[in-house]
Amino acid sequence: MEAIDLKKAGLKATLPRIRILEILEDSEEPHMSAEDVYKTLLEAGEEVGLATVYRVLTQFESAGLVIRHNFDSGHSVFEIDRGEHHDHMVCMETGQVVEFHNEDIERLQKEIASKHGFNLVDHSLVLYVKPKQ
Amino acid sequence: MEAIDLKKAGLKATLPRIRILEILEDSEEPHMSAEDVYKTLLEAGEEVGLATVYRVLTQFESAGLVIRHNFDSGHSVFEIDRGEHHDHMVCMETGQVVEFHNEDIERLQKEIASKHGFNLVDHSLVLYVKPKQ
DNA sequence: TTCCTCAACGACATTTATTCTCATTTACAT
DNA sequence: ATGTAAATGAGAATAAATGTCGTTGAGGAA
Repeated sequence: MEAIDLKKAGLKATLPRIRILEILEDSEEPHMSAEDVYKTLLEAGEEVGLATVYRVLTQFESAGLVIRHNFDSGHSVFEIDRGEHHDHMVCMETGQVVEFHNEDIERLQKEIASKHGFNLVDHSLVLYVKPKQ
Repeated sequence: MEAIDLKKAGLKATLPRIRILEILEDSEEPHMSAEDVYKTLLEAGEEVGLATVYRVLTQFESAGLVIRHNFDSGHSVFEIDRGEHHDHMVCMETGQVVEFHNEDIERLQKEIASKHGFNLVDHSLVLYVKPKQ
């Protein structure tokens, strides 16, 4: 139930927030831009302002409900955080996005940060690929 | 000599291009935004338009002279391509940027792409870190 | 060297993504 | 039910980047 998630996250359960969370949860495409969410709201006949969509998505990010990705498309996309960390592989020909997880890479990253006197807080790894042959 | 590099890269050796290349080569900070380059030009008393800076940087990217990075600052930064590939570690407290290279990670990336039926063309890896303690 | 031509340029308008402002509305604790 | 602070909607404002267009200049031809 969405309301519970919002309360738990320390956010008032307002209508825009509930709807936006539903949209992100139900979306086929796991990565949605603010515009995508806004259009989906309009199509559903909801009266929500674009500024609110941006505000809510940023709040969701702060609350750890969604993850913001800055691929190199010039705008941010958001993805529900289901707790399973993964990285992304983007096909440069089809646009297809594949999610993957590799424990060795994760470990190496921590080691490298540590070797330089830092603790790893977060990371962003995107592979740009093309189909074989 | 800059003119030679530009000619080799198939670009006319115009004054704005020569100056911008010099600025990128001489910069303390290896990552400069278009605005940074523009300001540096102004300070040096050069009459170059901002649009030209953007155009030239994009051309340099196409010609393989510079690499464009989209960290999550909301704008692109550019770095001279000296041929030595490396990834980046950004300190979330000081903004310090450390470059690193790890052959194991490079190899694992290729393996992962291959496992999914792709060839790795490029990748972007940024570690977000904080000082230990 | 001088001339010609097309690519490159400068100025500025425009677009795109996002944030800000502020008057109004709403969630929800009392 | 009601008060209050937080959230919202509308639209203005900002920032990054690109487009337009008349002018300039690099560099090959004469």
